[in-house]
Amino acid sequence: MRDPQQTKQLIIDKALPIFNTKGYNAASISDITAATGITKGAIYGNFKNKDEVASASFDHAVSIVVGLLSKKVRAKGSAPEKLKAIVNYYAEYVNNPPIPGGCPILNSSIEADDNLPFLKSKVIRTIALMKDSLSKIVNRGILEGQIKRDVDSEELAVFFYATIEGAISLSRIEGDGRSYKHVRNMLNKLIEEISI
Amino acid sequence: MRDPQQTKQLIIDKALPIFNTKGYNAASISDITAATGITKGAIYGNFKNKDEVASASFDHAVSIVVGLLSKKVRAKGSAPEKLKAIVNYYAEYVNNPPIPGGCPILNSSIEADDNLPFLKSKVIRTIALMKDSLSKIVNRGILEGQIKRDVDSEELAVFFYATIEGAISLSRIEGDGRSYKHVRNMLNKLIEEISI
DNA sequence: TGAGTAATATACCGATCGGTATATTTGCGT
DNA sequence: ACGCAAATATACCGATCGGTATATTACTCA
Repeated sequence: MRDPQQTKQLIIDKALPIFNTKGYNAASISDITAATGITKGAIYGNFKNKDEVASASFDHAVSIVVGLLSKKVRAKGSAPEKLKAIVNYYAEYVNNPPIPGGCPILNSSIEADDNLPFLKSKVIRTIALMKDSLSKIVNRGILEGQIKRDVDSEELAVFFYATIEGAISLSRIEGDGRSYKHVRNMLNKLIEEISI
Repeated sequence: MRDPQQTKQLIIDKALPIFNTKGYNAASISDITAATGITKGAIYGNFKNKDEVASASFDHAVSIVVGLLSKKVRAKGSAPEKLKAIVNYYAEYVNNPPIPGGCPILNSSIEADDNLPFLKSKVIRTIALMKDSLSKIVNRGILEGQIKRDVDSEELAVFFYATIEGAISLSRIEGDGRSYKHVRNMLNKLIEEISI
């Protein structure tokens, strides 16, 4: 296995769950060598430093989350159904997260906030992307007559995203899905209310 | 200043913002000695280990947050007004948090989740307390005829808390209060809807 | 098939970590 | 005023951190 591209991907794949569970600071290069079976030399031969590994891991995390999410969204036809699909998608984050450790965007957001500028900028861009996607779904729903015209799409998008992220963090620390279920019920009711 | 109780409090006071901004792992004992002007000997003379310092700091954080919050809540007479006071209280977390670094409950929740069991249990208890307080406000509002009878108080409490925490994290990473304002608008509308 | 190079492994660096053993200081009780 | 004990300061410990210099391995191409 001497293909550097393959090595790089192996490092990213194995590093991602480590970063996402332990956090950037607590995750060490040694953790990654242990998980990959690859030595420090190989890591620093393929990445400039720890930041670059974390950066690439975060990018990979986003691609996984967005990929799964957009698949669920595309499978639905109307805006209300798409919104419900998003709410349901995140329900799996509690017991069966696509990446061990919970939502990488939320986790990185908290840790990067005051300390990791290189990650912070990435998180901000990602959140903007998520909000924008939500906003577009709502806007299209309005245009297509599925969602009431007086709904503020940006406001609703932010509200949705904030609520879901908050619910994930609650359910994760509590160790069961009850909190998320409550929130899901409420969001589904909200979706019904704004639907035509 | 040879009073150990005073020393202990000094350590807690100075350690709290450090833990809350840098996180448990990144915050070092040296950070605390630097902030307090006190040596390692004094710290380990008053606390068993780093965990104990973090634990005491978290307790202090909770007492600060709960103290300020309950003051705002008690100042209002009706349940809807109390709920709005809570939403408004957290608006200050963005630009002017009572403890530097944002909401200590959310921060600790994310970091403790997979790695810090001693903190995790404390976070869980604190969240339960917050949800219970919210739930009680709603229940009393129902009994006193201020809130509609068909409202599920627990569901609403969880929803409120999740949404607010999510909104804080969004606004903090984004560095401005717009997201929180959007969420506040939505929550205020929700409060109006469930009010009689 | 052997030389050259790219990729990986090994060995090491200074710095810092949490924690402790010991020295020093401070204040209280007599 | 002095001695004793509690509180704080100092000096040090092994472990581990991120990172690097160098050795070794594996593959390519002549």
